[in-house]
Amino acid sequence: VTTRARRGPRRTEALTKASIVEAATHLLDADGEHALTLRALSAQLHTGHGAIYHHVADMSDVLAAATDEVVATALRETPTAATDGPRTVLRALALGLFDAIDAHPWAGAQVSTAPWRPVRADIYETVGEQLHAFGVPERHLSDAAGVLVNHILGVAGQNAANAQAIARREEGREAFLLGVADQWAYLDPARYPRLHQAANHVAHHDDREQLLAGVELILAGIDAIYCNHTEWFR
Amino acid sequence: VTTRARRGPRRTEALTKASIVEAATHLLDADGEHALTLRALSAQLHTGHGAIYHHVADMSDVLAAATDEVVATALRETPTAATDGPRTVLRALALGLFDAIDAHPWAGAQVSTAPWRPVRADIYETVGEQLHAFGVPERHLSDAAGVLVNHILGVAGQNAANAQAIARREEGREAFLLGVADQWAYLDPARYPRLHQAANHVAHHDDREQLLAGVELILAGIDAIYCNHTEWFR
DNA sequence: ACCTGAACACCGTTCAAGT
DNA sequence: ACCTGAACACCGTTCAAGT
Repeated sequence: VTTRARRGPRRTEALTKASIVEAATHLLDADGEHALTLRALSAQLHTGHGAIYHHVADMSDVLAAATDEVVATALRETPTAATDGPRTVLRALALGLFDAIDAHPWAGAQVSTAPWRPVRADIYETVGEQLHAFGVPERHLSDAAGVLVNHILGVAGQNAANAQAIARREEGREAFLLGVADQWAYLDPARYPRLHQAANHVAHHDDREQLLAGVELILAGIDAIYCNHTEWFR
Repeated sequence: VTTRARRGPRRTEALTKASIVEAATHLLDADGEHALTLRALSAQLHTGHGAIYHHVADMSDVLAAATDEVVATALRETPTAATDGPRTVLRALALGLFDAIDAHPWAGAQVSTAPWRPVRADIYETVGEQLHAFGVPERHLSDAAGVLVNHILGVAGQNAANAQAIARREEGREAFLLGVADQWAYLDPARYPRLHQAANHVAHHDDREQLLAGVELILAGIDAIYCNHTEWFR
């Protein structure tokens, strides 16, 4: 049909899973999780609907693969110089994962929702290696690593979910931008005495500070019950 | 039309948000998150599609309200006798939330994905109250509570997601039922030396044990850096 | 082997019309 | 005020037909 419009040049490279995941990541970054549809994807790739099914199992496969790449890239790019101590590396790792999920908020919900994905093993291996260097005995490695990984992904996912919620809703935007402390201050003091009081002390809430404070807390706990090599005992 | 089939008696009670949420919970429990559709919901309630919109904003509102109720019920039913110490109450609270999400796996992903929901304030208030009793100064309450809540919801969500994945896929079911330790054992030892080694020590993985071990670890960390009232210093 | 696009079986949401 | 159900604009997935 002569009226058929083709935007941009005809795709020359063959369709691959990598190119599909790349296009999906662009859609997700630009307009969020709801923007990743088969039709938007095939339009962006200048191909038919069914062609994509030659390279991926289904749409959830595409989303999972895109998430894997975000996490794997963050792990790869985190500096893990042997000269740094495990505490320094773990802090860098936490910030690296946080920033990656901050940049790709859709990956936050995904990585929490699919704990059986192989990329989780990469996270655990990296964290486990550092905790081994930190002095955690092998029989406690999985418990210690689990707490640390859940904390990092939890704070990162929370930050990402809040960012997405702010971007989504027009009304109520002000309430969101108030910050956690101010929101707590508006809670009924009779029902939420603790949060109401805590709001006084949290002048401004920073998710990255919360992330690092939690890492310190967890390392202190690991040290106390699994290592016992604090300065008092040296 | 005379051929119109009505299963069961005609609904006598008026449609309310509570009855909608109750029906939604039944659908979700019976067949998972994908089973909650507007059509299934209106069929179960013997009403038309549009009627539901008189009582809820949209379908995500229904899912969120159902999740709120699961969490709120778990909080309400957790025994918080003043005679028990905060450590005991926090363990009970962790197990209560874990069991609630275990019974309603669809709520696991939901509660992690929507951190701005008011029911989160109830969790934080309850945990914060116990941590105050534990001796955490107010300026550190939000950091300490955040780590604990992320841990509980993280382990609970992980357990629920695995259970859902097992229920979903027919093939590969064996691999899932192997347990975490055995799965780790199959990983390439060259790429995952730490996980491979750790698998030897985790004969059988129990998510509830992991949950409680993490609570102990976190309380030890809180004690070490925020309270400093361990037995060595009394 | 790889791709096309019509067809199928869904889905949430809206709204004029009823009671 | 509350409810109905047809209509609308989507969606993922399949598959006979093409190259």
